Amino acid sequence: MGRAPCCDKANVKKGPWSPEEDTKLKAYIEQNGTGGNWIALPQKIGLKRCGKSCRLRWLNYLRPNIKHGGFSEEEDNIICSLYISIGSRWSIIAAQLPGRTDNDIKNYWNTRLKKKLLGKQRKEQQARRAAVKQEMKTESESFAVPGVLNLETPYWPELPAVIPPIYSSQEPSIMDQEYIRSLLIKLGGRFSDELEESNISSSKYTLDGSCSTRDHQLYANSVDILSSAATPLNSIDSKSSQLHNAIYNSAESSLSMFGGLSTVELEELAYRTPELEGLESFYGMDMANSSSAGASTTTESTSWGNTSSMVYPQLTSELETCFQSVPQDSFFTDSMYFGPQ
DNA sequence: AAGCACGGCAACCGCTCCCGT
DNA sequence: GACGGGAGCGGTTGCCGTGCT
Repeated sequence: MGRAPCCDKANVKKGPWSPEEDTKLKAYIEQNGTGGNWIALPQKIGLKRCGKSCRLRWLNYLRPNIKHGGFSEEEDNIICSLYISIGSRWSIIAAQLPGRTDNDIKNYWNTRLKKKLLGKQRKEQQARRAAVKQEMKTESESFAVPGVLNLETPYWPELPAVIPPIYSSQEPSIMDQEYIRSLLIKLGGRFSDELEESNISSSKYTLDGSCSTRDHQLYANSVDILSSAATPLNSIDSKSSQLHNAIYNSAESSLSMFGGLSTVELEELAYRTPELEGLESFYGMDMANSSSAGASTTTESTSWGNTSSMVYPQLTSELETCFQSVPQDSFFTDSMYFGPQ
């Protein structure tokens, strides 16, 4: 049985809003507020609109202090950083950019930033392929083994034992542990003093009971879990290794953070090495280089930055499942690595 | 000048989550 | 605990403006 529609579709106007409708809605909300009931609002003010449509119009257009267009370089960086870290959680990203709406950011990402990112990757990929081809040509002249490597065939790079970070600890990043921490606090989370006092982990936090949104809880979980995932392999016990397995098994699905890309774009991604080439354009060459180094062996993982930079909600949910099966305290030991070196 | 293709953006749709009963 | 309704979110669609042929 399907659920009842939120409004009478037949008697509801769709499409662009007229200035009169805007004026009515704006005047009413400024005077009376939304009343906590968007569904009833259009009837109160005599608008033939769906309540959801009114809400959207208000939030994305009529609300005071809304900025449209003209995204700055800094805003670009924030959007990219957060997207790479948390995926398409536009409302969360928008919360970090005053005056910006989730819809605006979503549109901006889809129309500009995604292409900007891919364009850079494309250029670098071509340069790399040319270099590799040249190298192979040189080598084949002295030692030719037919059929060993076909440069025309895309390959999926072998996944590392654990996922490398894309951030360097050398300069502050929006996704530094401290940043996430402050972000969560700002969003309503609270770091647990008791846990800090009990020396379980300096980075372990909980959200207080009044925090009710799913995102707060999700980030509470994901930061916990992924902070744990940054633990050096040589310092974790067998239970914790389940977590690393979960990360490994989810690495492929984490590529879905590029969901919405065309087949061609995905094919290009297939050529990419795990360190997310091209991102140096946002984070600087040093960061990209350091992540490559981190990917070289698992035992070198102690130098990694923040693994949460590779998170995607799908991954998070799988990690949560894993997390539930393991006593939490086992993840929060003094030997853990959290954040900058 | 007309037709076409493409990009940007506002708005809609459908789903999930939260909360009250 | 189950259920239903509303809010919020992310993905998608479709219109409109602009640039190219």
